[in-house]
Amino acid sequence: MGTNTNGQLIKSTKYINLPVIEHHEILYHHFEKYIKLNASLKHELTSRITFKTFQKGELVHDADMICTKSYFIQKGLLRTYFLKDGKEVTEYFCSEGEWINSPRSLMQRTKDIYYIDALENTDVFCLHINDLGFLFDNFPEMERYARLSMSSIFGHLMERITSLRFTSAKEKYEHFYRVYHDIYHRLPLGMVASYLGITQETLSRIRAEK
Amino acid sequence: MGTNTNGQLIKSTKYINLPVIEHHEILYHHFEKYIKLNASLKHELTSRITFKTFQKGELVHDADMICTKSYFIQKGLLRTYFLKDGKEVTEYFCSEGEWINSPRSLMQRTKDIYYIDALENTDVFCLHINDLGFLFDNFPEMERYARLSMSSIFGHLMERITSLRFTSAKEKYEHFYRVYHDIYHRLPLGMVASYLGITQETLSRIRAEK
DNA sequence: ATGATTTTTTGATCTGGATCAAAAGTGCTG
DNA sequence: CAGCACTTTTGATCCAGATCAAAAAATCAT
Repeated sequence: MGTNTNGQLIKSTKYINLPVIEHHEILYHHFEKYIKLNASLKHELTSRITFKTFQKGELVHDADMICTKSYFIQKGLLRTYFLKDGKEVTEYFCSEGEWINSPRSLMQRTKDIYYIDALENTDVFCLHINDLGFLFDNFPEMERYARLSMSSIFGHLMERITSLRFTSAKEKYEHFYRVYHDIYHRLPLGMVASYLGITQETLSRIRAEK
Repeated sequence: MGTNTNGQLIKSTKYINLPVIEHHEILYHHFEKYIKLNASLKHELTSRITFKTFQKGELVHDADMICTKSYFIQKGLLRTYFLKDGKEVTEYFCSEGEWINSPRSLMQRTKDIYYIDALENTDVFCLHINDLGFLFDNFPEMERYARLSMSSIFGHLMERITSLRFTSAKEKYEHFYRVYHDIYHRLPLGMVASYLGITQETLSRIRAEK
């Protein structure tokens, strides 16, 4: 995305139906679930955010690198996974309107075990850790945003822990199907199985008896 | 703790060797792992915090109530649990230098499923949700503190999720023993078992083969 | 399309840990 | 210090789900 020498918007095929002003709305809307965005913060946010598109199958973040960017999904589906005995284990899925990154790697500026890849062609907003730091340092409401959005994720993690400890494979599947109903049909079975901590054979059999 | 009819502090044996000024140090120290505490924040914090002692076995928070306080443990051991099929399932343990509360109940001012009880006689600092709100509203560094301390807990939750999905009962036990080495010997076996999502019979057998 | 990969399903077997039951410790309380 | 309640251990059995193997179906590249 960019402007030509006359300052006019260049219409690339990707964005032809999404002029910039509307483009950012999904991001603003996300923040406004937690805080008010004043003009100044909006401006800093907008000017520091870049766009990127990943092709299906493309690696978004490599565990061999320190993660320096957080990605907000505008459209598409990304996944965090790690390797165990040479096999991919899905940690979580992220779709429209959610941030994804390798949390510890991003915040501590160290390497971590997580890879991120694209399960679909995906358009994201990128925010570099340095810019994120700038926003935290200069906009206290960004700190609040982070606190509030994190606590809502907390609830999900605690539910997941309970689910892993005390439910049968079938209940795990049913819970997943209910909670992630909108993205379920976009996910390969094997990835769902490893997310749930069961084998894909078991998941296939559970699904068959319906 | 309380005052007599002359308004003087009654010295209970509990606090005789811990003058108030030193008393707060553990709390300050905790905050200073994440932020700098200026005099003003220190003052507001100190003046809003109250003390409380729970006897072993006492209920600290009842799931039938909305949780209005967050407890910082100065000495002792508390536990969060919930009921499943009439039996207590341990969610987590908290010891010296940690905050405990019923997160969703506290933040959303709704009821939640979690109880908190005392596994030992425990001294805590209490902070009421209204005071916490005041601190968040008036000290941006408190928002930062919350963001940073939460992200460190995040890491633990993610590790726990991985551990629940892919490790044998024996590995779960060994991991727990390693990570919670300092409190392990203070915990009844049955509670550890339910924390790990295994039966106490299995945990007992694992422990026996050492 | 068409052959090659990858993903999913189906089948047969095996096992870690649950469940049920009871004995042995441990520790309060009067 | 005896009696009662709670916790931990030990034993026997059972089953949900893992593992191993291979066929069937879906997806992809040429």
